[in-house]
Amino acid sequence: MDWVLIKNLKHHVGKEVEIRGWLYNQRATGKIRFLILRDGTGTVQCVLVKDENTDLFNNTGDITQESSLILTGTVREEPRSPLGVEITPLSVKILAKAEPYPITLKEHGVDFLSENRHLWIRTPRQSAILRIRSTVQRACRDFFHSRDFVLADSPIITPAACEGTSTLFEINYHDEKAFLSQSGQLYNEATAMALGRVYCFGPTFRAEKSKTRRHLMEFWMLEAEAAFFDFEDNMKLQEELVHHLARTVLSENRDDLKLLKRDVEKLEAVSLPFPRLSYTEAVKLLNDLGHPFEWGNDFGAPDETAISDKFQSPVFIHRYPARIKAFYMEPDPENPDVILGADMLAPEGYGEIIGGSQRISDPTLLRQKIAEHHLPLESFQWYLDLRRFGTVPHSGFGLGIERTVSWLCGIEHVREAIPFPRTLYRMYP
RNA sequence: UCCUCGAUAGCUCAACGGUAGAGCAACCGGCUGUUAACCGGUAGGUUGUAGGUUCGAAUCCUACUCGGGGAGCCA
Repeated sequence: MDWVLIKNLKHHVGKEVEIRGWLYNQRATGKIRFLILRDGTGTVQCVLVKDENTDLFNNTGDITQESSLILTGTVREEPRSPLGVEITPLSVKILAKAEPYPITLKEHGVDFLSENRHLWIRTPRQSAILRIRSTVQRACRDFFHSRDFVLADSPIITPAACEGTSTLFEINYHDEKAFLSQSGQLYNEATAMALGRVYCFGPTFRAEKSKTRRHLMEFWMLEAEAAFFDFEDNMKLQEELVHHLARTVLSENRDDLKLLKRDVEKLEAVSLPFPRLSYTEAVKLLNDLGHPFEWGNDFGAPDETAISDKFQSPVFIHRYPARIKAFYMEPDPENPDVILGADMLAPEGYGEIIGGSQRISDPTLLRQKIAEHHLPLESFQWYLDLRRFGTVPHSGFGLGIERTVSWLCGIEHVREAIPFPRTLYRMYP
């Protein structure tokens, strides 16, 4: 007998199959018992009628929620089922009866669910989000491989801050100070000079005491860097990537989006090219919207939401004032007060999902910018070497995975977009 | 770091200065199509911690602990 995943049951109508999983819930009416099983790919209802199989009916009444079991049965078409099929069981083997399960099908609070994250992820909603995250991560890799980018991982333990100002997690590296990486970008620039087009994909760490629905202490970032890409090439690459992610999730995770009650029309409305607004135009837009904002300041979350609300697709804000952005960003030759960089804001108030720029390729200018930002020159010797040995124009960006997944799923908080979130005041479990 | 809200049964909440209660979960019973099933019953409490006010505190005050939302900063 074939072991079949629940998501594939509809291809086995009329056949006897084996399902391995856990009891999600059961309901009984005296002479009919409904066992709802889950196996990680979905849930299916198994219907036991007392008069048809009395022994099995009597032996399944005390199976508790989340008990593990192997069930065999016949797949039957059933229009009343959301899945389209139901199972008429032939046998049930209980592997382990679960103790009373803390997470019931009723409502729970955030604190309780977070404390039980290891069990919370078993619920259909959380499983759907994690499946979509998996699709997003795979689609990122597929996208870059189809465009001749090489995966080149950046280190997680680093000797100094990449960008200077952020608060980093400090670790003891054999009695030497070291830090958890807050960005793989500088290393990406090195591998891009070796391999041409590269990306890295891993966790990054920020020790800032941020406590909002958009922040995690540990989050995953996809960072790409390409030699000979200018600022425009860079934005085109970014919008095609994000468009590809939305399309892929729409085609591969329809059921999950439905389970999450995501308004898929909003994702279907995402189209190329994405709108582009200069920082100066964005400032004007905010003021026109009755949202006073002074040129030279950085946008806060409410500002970003006000801007992104005007568009159906993610929107680029480019040419920010140089002094509110990182030291390595290339000044605009037409106006050195602004840089050739852009942030991408997701629709519906999900905020910044990408930050990118063309990088300074001139060694003298880079040295000057490092000094202006009061960064220790000695830490950047290897980085300056990249400009000494055959420097070329190059550009890159970083995409925050949890914010992207949150947007695609339409969920409230990034903590649900990663299996085990690390938030300001919680790292258990 | 700052602002703000919260902590009562395993869970979600009520009681707002006068005998701590409900729904769900657990346990017992009933019900032939349930979708967080439903109906009846049983059991379940040092009201986050410490102190104070009061004849009397879950309730008012102070401090602390833990957590939620947000700002700043960022992805």
